[in-house]
Amino acid sequence: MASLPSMPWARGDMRTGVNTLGRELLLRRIAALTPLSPAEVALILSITEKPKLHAPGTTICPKSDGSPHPRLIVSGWACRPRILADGRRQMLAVLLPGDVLGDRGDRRPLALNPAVALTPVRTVGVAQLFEAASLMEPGFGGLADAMTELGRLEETRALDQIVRLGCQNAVQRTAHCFLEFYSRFREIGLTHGHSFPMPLTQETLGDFLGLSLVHMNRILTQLRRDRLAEVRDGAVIVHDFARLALLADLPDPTRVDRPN
Amino acid sequence: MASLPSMPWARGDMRTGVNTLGRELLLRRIAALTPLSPAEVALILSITEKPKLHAPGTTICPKSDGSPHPRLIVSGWACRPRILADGRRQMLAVLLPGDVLGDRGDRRPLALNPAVALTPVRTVGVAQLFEAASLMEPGFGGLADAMTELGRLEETRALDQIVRLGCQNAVQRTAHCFLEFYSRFREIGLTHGHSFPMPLTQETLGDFLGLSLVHMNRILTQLRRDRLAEVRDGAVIVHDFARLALLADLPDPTRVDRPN
DNA sequence: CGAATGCTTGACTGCGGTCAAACGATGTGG
DNA sequence: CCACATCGTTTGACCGCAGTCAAGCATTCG
Repeated sequence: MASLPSMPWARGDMRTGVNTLGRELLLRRIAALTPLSPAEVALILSITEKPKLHAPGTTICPKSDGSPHPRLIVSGWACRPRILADGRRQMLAVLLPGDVLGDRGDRRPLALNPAVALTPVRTVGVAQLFEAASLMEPGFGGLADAMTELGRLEETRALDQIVRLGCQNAVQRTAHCFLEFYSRFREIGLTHGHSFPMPLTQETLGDFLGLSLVHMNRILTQLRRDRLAEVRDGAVIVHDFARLALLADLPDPTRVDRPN
Repeated sequence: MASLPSMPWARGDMRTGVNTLGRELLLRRIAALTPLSPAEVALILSITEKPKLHAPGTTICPKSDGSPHPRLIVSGWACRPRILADGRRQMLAVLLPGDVLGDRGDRRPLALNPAVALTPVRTVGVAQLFEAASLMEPGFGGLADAMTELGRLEETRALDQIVRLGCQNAVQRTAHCFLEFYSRFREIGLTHGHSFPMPLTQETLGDFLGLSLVHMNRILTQLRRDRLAEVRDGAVIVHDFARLALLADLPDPTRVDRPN
């Protein structure tokens, strides 16, 4: 395995997904969802706001009431936590660069849920994009589609989370989670070979996957031992996509009957 | 414990939530969400379509593509299943009378998920309501609000399901599930005292709560032994709401910090 | 009557939680 | 520079919740 010097990206960019050019990240994300008109591209590139920095543990996107305008995560990781009475925590979702937070005017429960920074997080306001999209002006249809599609994607991931937690064991959950993260980072061009950033502690990852810290560690150890994937220097290296996917094996959403 | 003769409702109406007056059920449900104008009430009462009957196991609301117009469940239970490769099943949601299925024009992933009848289910089309709501005509604002609110409620329940599956044990899940069902039936006036319909087999209930048939049975036995709740004659009788709620204890969604 | 369905119980096993200790890396102050 | 604290990871020991296998029972239905 290559050590740090040969993987310079594992230090800066990779560790927290820092990308100072938030506009380009957003452009890549949206363009992957839907074709954009020149006017839309220009609008996205016109965002010059200096990103706001959120410290780990702070709430990015506050309450259900007069919550702030939608914001784009430019760098860093966030989550939507639920805290139980006994202090345990279960995350509904993990938010990565390119994800959009805040009410989109439709007051979806998931979007209204507080988002909390897990690492240092940088965000920029993208209210302009929503305004342009909501005006239904010609030439901005792709943008409108993309904005609503971003919300749908988060909902889709929440549904996957239900299945993961409901009927997958620890190894399957972890495998599926890693593959999900990989493809999400791939969409925004932040993978490097078979690697993607992983700044979360094992305890935090366990809070997402519904596993205790100790068991999370055992699973990661096992995945490494079996040469499926490993966490190293703030990044996950996937050694065997095929076997990992075989393990994860989330069901076809359209399937309705059991195999006799 | 009263036996059957003293609980006649447990036989017909109760068992599957049958209510031949779907309009009134819908009216009650929507009116509980938002105030309605006389015009809206009239529109709802003008639905005279004969309910369509869906046999258990059949798909009510087909695929992501040209799916049918939105339909209201008038009676019976349905679910949104995910089938795993090994034949196991995890439900994303359980759908009860008063719930609306089908795409509402916004292509939400949850609403696009197939819905399958668990008992005999009766539904009526409610496309007219959505048309009236989408026209933004004055006097129909409450209806529009209510229709979108129904979708939000389903999303909220999906989020609760994540927490249930992620970090509650079998007893807690069951307790919380029963309380959820009770309050949902209460909204549509289908509770009777401390009781609500429960036509599901223990295996099916287990598929919702991520529990095996055998363990589901043990939990129900335990709840009955502890005089918290019991399933009897196709209905759940809640003996002790307070203790059940104490057990269930889902977290405050707005809470973000752990206790100290 | 037998077959099918759903509920119940026992025995066993194993996944995953809890407690505890130790280790390495990093950081801080004396 | 070292002592010490902190944080995250790692490992062992133990145990309990929940899954699996299996059998038995009640009810309904053909």
